[in-house]
Amino acid sequence: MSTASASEWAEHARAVMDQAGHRKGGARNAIIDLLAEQPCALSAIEIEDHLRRSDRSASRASIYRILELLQDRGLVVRLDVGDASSRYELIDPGGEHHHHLLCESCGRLVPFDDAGLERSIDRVSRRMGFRTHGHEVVLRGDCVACQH
Amino acid sequence: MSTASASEWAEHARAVMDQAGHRKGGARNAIIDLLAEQPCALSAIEIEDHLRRSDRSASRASIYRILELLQDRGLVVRLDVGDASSRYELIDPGGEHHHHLLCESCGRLVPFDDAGLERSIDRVSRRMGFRTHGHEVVLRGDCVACQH
DNA sequence: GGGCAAGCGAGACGGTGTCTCACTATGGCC
DNA sequence: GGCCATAGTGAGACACCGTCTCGCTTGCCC
Repeated sequence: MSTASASEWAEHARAVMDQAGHRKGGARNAIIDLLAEQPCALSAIEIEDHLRRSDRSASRASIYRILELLQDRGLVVRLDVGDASSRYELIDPGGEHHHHLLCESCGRLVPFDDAGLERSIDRVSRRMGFRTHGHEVVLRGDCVACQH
Repeated sequence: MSTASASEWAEHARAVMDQAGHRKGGARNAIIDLLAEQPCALSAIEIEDHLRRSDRSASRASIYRILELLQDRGLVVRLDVGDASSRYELIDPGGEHHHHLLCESCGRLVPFDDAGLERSIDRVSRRMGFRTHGHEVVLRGDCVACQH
């Protein structure tokens, strides 16, 4: 996720919210900017901490409320990786999309994408007769850096 | 998951725990029997409720402790589907393994499996240089029954 | 049967996420 | 520019899931 496409996302997100009839909001702007510059998913608590340390903090209620709004508009996905809290990550407006390896050694979340995997998911989804709106793949194991 | 293979799993689970040097335990037996007869994943709280309504209840501490033990022995998987609490499900001793659709209309968890999907996951895992111990796929959408 | 450690229960505790309610700020209207 | 309705926000209480501790019970080996 390059810085260029990230700030692009922030603009896109603000435009979508505007078109949906939402007023401007300081907390929302701060959260959008924060998410835009992240390389990977953040938890709500991490967002709270980051903002508190910056010049524009936001209350916990606002954070969850805003994240839900962004999710409803398809600007953000919520990931449940199993470490107690769920994590939030921006969605590329171009429709690109990735999954994660949760490294059991260092605890990091490593993003990856694969067209073949996406095709397999579409195929099984059709075969089973589901109408799917989204999906999540989480691998558990060791990332490249943690293998010796 | 047929009743036959389910009680087979219960026997298998008890044998594994026995071989690992664990003593018999009332709470553990009750949880194994309960899991054995479930069609799909249960949350820890649901297990607590089920047992309380039966003749053999178990404390919350025991439930989590036992589920962790079963997970360590590869008898159970923990799924994080995003509805706050995580869910636990037995693992087929034959090594078969399935994934889930979380129906956004009725809230049910619908199991499915697909060999092509498994192959795709192995392939991308190798391509990325990960050493994976497990994985999870969750689709979100409408199950067959909820489409009109 | 006796002793010891594994297994277990009860309840306190901590953290994440939800809810309420009052305050603030935005944008349309005059 | 000033006013007003209402969307947006903050503070804090609250509920819930999961963890931890500690003392009691039970299974197992001698």
